[in-house]
Amino acid sequence: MEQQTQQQIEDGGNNQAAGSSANTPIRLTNNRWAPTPPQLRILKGLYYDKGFKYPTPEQIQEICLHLKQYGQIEDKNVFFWFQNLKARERQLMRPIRKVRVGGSLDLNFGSTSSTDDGRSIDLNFGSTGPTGDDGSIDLNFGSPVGYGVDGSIMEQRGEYHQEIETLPLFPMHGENVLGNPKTTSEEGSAYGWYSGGWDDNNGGSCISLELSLNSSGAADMA
Amino acid sequence: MEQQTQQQIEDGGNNQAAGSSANTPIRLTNNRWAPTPPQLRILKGLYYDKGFKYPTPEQIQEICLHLKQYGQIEDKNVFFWFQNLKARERQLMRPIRKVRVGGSLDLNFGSTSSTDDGRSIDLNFGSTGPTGDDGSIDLNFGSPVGYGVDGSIMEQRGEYHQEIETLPLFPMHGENVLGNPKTTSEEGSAYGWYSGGWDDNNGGSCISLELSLNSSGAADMA
DNA sequence: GACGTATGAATGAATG
DNA sequence: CATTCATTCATACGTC
Repeated sequence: MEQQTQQQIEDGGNNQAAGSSANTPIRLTNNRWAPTPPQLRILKGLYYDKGFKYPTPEQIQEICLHLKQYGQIEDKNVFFWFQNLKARERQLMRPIRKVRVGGSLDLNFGSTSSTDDGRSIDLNFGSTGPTGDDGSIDLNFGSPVGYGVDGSIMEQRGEYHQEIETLPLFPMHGENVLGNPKTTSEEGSAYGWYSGGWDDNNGGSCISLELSLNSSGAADMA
Repeated sequence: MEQQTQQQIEDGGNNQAAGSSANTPIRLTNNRWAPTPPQLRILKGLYYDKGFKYPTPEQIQEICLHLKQYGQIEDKNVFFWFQNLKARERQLMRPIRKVRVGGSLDLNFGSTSSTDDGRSIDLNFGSTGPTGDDGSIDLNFGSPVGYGVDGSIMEQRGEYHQEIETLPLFPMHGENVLGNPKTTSEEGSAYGWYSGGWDDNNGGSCISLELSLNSSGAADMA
């Protein structure tokens, strides 16, 4: 959809300390802190190398103080950084969920072989069965099994479950209007979220810092 | 972790698992995942038709699992897909950007103070500097090059004497982030600290000056 | 081929 | 500590 005119290609690294002298007008989009390479290195070092995952407020302050040498940074940045890293790391590795394939969603559709833009397509779901049970997602839309991308159409329709109440299409900025069963205290629970980590990389002292172009860079192009 | 120079390869190379009959290539460039028509249909169906916008990790897994029939896909893809769709839609109907600029913001750049914050502590990661710990956290790792505050790679490995000084980017919450005795209280209690401290909320100085963007004007005004 | 747009991916910032 | 929001980066692609 609409994406805000993104401003790219600023400089090789980043720019936040900024205000140096007569440049880096500090884009307003720069409200968000971003660790400078050195800062990142230090943080990672602490986290991975030292296993500093639970820094105390004092330590956070100290770290922050030290990190200030490399750019503007506040305590909260450090705090959040650790929080996020921890959270993501944990939530990243946690696919230990029993794949209850039996009786879950059922993807039974495959029409509209045309473009896929807009919802104006024949999204006439609920053809074969509005389902409306409880349990899992139900992707039961109308349309017969048209073509299988690869022929494997696995019509594994079994029982449809649904629990998604009639949640509004647009939850506005208010809040999650729906009381979605997120906190369904199920055994095992252990939510596994996704975020960072699929990429990331080594932790420790080996940071893949690339010192690409030095002066008039722009060595690559499309 | 900036994704600036780390666009990784999510799945490792393979992108289409099965689809290879009539229409697979959505974005065959094995870089980032791209939903195959069937996948997209299903996802959209869930999102628009069912209003399924807040899938739980489990549901994501299920969806992903089923979507695999139509092509390579990972949990994170589903996760991101939903996240993005939600975000974009929200962003769409939220141009309520009040451009209120009332307020004489005074960016007092060029403050001075210099060594005010830079305690010239040796954070030399891997630098030659032994960084004599003064009872602080040991941030000694190993790092090749050094970076300038602005991120520019400055091979000053060994020592970097900078006095970047906080240098506020804009009149944001200039409260108790500096040498304030905020944590004078107990520490290590709970992680509930940090709440409302950096919440800014300028009582009315919602500076959103979005005019100093590339307007060919000396943006520094130091 | 540059440019604009659409969208996947990443992560900082919050909130509960 | 779990989950979500918001913003931005990066890139594929269509278009001029």
